[in-house]
Amino acid sequence: MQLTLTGEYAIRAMIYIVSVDENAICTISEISSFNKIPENFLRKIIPQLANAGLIKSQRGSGGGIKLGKSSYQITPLEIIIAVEGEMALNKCLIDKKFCSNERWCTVHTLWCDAQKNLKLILSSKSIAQLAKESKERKNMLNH
Amino acid sequence: MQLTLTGEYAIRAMIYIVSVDENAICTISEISSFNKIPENFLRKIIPQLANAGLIKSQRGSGGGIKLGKSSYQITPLEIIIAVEGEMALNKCLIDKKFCSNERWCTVHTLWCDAQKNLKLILSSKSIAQLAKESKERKNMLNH
DNA sequence: GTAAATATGACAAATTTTGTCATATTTACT
DNA sequence: AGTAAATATGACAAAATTTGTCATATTTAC
Repeated sequence: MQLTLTGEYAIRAMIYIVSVDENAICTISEISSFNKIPENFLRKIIPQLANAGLIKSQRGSGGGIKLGKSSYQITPLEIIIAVEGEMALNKCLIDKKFCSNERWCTVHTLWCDAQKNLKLILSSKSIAQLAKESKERKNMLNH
Repeated sequence: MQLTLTGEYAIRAMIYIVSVDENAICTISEISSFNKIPENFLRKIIPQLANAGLIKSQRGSGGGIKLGKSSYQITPLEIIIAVEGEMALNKCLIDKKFCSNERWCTVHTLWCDAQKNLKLILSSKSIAQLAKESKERKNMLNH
């Protein structure tokens, strides 16, 4: 019951893109070296973020990556779902065939509640907010 | 980000024990066959529940397993932690060395909130309540 | 002493996660 | 047209985790 490295990398990458400059184009090499993400691995993750519309990629010379929509409209939850697929704390939340009882397993509604809440929290802040808070924290430490 | 089969089996086993008879002794074979859990696998899980004090096991002829404390004092969260270890939605919640920034990674507090909430919900009902609700649902279906 | 139960540790299979690499494609520029 | 610079994609491989099996040990009642 844990975020994968894939998800972790995706979030780091997205926050990096926001932090550098909302509208700038950056390259995958740049993102991976700055954030210590294995480049070839990141190259598998980036297209998934693009498919979800979170970033836009541009091939060719001078190409690279930029945000696909406003950083105020992107949440950690979206990023996680984009690279890990729809969240399911318990298998039976995806497909009832995994449920042990006839209509629901005993803890089904509990998992439902838990998941709904988790999604709520993970979408309660935009990456714009998160990047801003992070920058403020760093400034505090330097003083 | 999902409950493992180990956790799923542990919860099923615990609820079975409660459902049958709060004070009865039952055997691992009985639990596994009734709940369709691979017996040898369940035999690895049971001692973990015993170590956590959720059940008490008795070796020897006539031995078996019974609850370690009142079913009203046992929550799904405890069961999960007993067999899967302390919950950590993100690695950096266990050890700061996994945190990407100096003091916190950007999403650290968000993960903290999310985890606190998840634990709250998964410990909001006792397995006594869950077993009771399950029984009621089954009765409804039979009428 | 024997039968019936759990405990434990070594092993193995299956699955998922993490990573690599070669090749293809697109684009700007000269 | 050709070249350099960028992403895209699919096949493969390594590593880690999960899931499962089995043989052996231990405990207990009778």
